[in-house]
Amino acid sequence: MVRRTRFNDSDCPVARSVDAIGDWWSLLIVRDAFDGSRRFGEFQRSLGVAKNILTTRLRVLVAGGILDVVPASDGSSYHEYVLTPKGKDLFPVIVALRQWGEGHFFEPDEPHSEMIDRRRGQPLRMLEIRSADGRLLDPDDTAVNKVTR
Amino acid sequence: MVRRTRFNDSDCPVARSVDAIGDWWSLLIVRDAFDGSRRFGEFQRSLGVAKNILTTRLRVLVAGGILDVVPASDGSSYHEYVLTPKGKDLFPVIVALRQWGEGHFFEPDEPHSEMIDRRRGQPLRMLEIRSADGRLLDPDDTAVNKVTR
DNA sequence: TTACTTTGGTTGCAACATGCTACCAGAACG
DNA sequence: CGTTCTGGTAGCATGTTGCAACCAAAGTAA
Repeated sequence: MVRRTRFNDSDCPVARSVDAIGDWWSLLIVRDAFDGSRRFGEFQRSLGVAKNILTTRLRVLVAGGILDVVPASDGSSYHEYVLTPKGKDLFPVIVALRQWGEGHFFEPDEPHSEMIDRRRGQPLRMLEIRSADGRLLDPDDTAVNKVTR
Repeated sequence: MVRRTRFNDSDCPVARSVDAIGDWWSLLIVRDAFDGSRRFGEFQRSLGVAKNILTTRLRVLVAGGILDVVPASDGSSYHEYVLTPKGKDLFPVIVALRQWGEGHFFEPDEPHSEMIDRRRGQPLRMLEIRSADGRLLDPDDTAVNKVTR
């Protein structure tokens, strides 16, 4: 099971996020959900994960409000796992990980799956970090306000 | 140690990214590095992680080209861990996780650390996913081209 | 309606990773 | 110099993962 958030870190949103999805499989399950997987077996075949592990991960994601269990869309009496709004809000996280991976783990000519804009069939624009008034920022232009207790 | 990438997933950039940083501590170490932590002891106190765990995580991150070991900036003979360019490219991932956490794990009035724009002291703009030609996209506007082998 | 397959699990066990505590060497510090 | 600080190792208990075997309910074809 995923670890509990540590006390001295609980006021950092990154820590709470990592607590919810910070293990190997959870993020890949969410990625697959964005790619259209809905059924237990789809996730299992796509990921190659052991079934007991998948069972517990799906349960954690459902308990965490990231996936929802709904009746199967094909009319059978099985059920399916779909992203909740909270789960869909992970989209920028997945895109960020995808772009980082594309940039650093593949040779320029190496084939890899890629995310495209449906309308034009083009790859997405790189993510940009901007200030409230629209300036492009890099890490050095930012700071973290630590909460004092 | 972090798990090896599975064969049936190795062509997905998300999988390779998760393989590199997809465990509890690695991402929090990177976050701390963005926040200015450089020394072993700083990371340890900030995270509350056992020293042997921190040792192996730092080694994995250095081996993965995300952190670099450099001589200490204070002239002592100790050394420090700093983000490489590859590590700095994780900035959007951290920001995405931070924004997701802020939006879903805190009450509106609950205090938490926040990332601000140094120049104006304002929180950052929310990340936006855009097509190559600049249209705002949501998950349903995108698709993933799977590589066929 | 009966036999077979698919789906979505559960269970038990072995191996591995994690975390705690104690210890330790070299550098800094007074 | 003697003490403290820093950055680790080592050993051991516990927790988590992964594999393989098993299983029941639902679907399917005759």
